[in-house]
Amino acid sequence: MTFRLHDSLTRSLRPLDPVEPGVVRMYNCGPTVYGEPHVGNWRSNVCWDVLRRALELSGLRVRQIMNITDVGHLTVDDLADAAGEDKMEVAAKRDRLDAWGVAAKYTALFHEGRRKLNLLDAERYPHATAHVPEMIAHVESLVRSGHAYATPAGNVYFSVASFPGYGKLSGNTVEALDAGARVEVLDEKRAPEDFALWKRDGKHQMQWDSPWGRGFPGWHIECSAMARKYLGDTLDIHTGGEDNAFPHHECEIAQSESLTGKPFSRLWLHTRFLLVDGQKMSKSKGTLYLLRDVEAAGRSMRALRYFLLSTHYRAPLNFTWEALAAAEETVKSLDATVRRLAADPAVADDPALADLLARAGRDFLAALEDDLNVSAALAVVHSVRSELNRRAALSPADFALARERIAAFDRVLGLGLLDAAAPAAPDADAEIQALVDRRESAKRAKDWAEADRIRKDLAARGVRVEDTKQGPKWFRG
RNA sequence: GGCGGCGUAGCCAAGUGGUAAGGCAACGGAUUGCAAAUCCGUCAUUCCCCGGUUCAAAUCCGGGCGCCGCCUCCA
Repeated sequence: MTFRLHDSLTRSLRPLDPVEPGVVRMYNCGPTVYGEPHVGNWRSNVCWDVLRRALELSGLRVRQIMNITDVGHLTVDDLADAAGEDKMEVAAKRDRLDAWGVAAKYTALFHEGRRKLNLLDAERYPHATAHVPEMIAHVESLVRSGHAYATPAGNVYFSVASFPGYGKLSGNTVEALDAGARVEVLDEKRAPEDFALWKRDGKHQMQWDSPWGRGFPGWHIECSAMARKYLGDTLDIHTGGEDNAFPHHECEIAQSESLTGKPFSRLWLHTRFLLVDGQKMSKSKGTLYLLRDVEAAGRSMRALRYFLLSTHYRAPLNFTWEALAAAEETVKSLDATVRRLAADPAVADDPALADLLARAGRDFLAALEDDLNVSAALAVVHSVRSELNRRAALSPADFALARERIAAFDRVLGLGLLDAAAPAAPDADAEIQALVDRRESAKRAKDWAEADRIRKDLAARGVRVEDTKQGPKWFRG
């Protein structure tokens, strides 16, 4: 079976048909590093991470590039006005960070969050500021071919009229935009819908020399230039949030296809926004949650990851603390199953189980290959969980098969199921083990009060003890 | 005003013409010194509302209501 994905451009389910067989070139529109990423940003990052992992499980090699937008959009004025707005910007001002320092700070925070949520490393994270020469070359070429024009003021605009396909992605054709009539009118532009490729602005902190004088690149051009540099003229998959479709991706298509004459990307994928309590996330309502808010609420990053990946990427996902708590319980129950998996040489092989595991592997992959139907894939995972729970112990061969199956699931889910669930070895912590042993003695003496007191003591140290037929097992968390 | 999407149990969420997956929570039973975990069972005659098409609709069509996104730098 081939991988099918919903393409925003054709608004239909399309088979993934890579330019180079077996290799998927995926470009993810990455973070703008002027603010700390919120759970909504992480939702789309997790979606694309799951996609990348699913493609790999499907046997494809993925060349994933994610840009870091660290140029533009921050003027001296913005920085000066930041007081009372965003705490991080206030901090930036206090620390006397300039635009470069702010970008460095939030880039680091982005990568830190990525590790917390167990997102795989992309092949590269190109920074826009490191690719200005490529952007200038791209713009120069567009000017030469008549797709762009420079104004006396030193700005360069893309001439939308020169690209008939404008609007094919978002539906915002020139006529539709005219009808909406909310386009900013600038006298120096030939047409109101023309967009900036290069801008001159004396107040901008980040500036570079160019054939049009000192200035900075327009927002859209970085993705066109960097995607082309690292992945070639035609991408297999280009992703972004639903808000990126217009103007960002629409403009990228115009710039890139005008230059190369080739389709910019074979598939366009967009994630729906995450809502909070059924409403748009809002800073003023206090619903713009960051990873540390989730941590402060006592929720694990694994639960957050499970929650964020459990809903289809093209459906709105409603964040509630109740739903996150449910995700936490679900992850715990998966851990419990892995923890109680046991091999017993006295148990005979169970051919039915082997069949079931093999079928589950196929069904899991088939669900993901069907436009990343994670919900259906998770249903398969839970059916395996339930089958394993029903069996007390497995033959060594079945035990190995079960672990293998779970490992394969986890290659996509990224929850660290096999690691997180492992009970601590008896000698992992002598002090804890001594307490566990003392509790056992108390239990044998039927001194339940003492046994419970020790359990409470252990709980205070973040250790849980479970009594099982194989004796007490303890673990953290 | 223009363009697009969504509305399934207490909560999260699959299913897009053939008679409602899965998870969480809840409830009853088993097991347990107590827990935890686990097992068995229960939990939507019905898919926002009203019409229509069809042998058959959560799924298609029309109309409402509600929510969400984009319309030049927000994932």
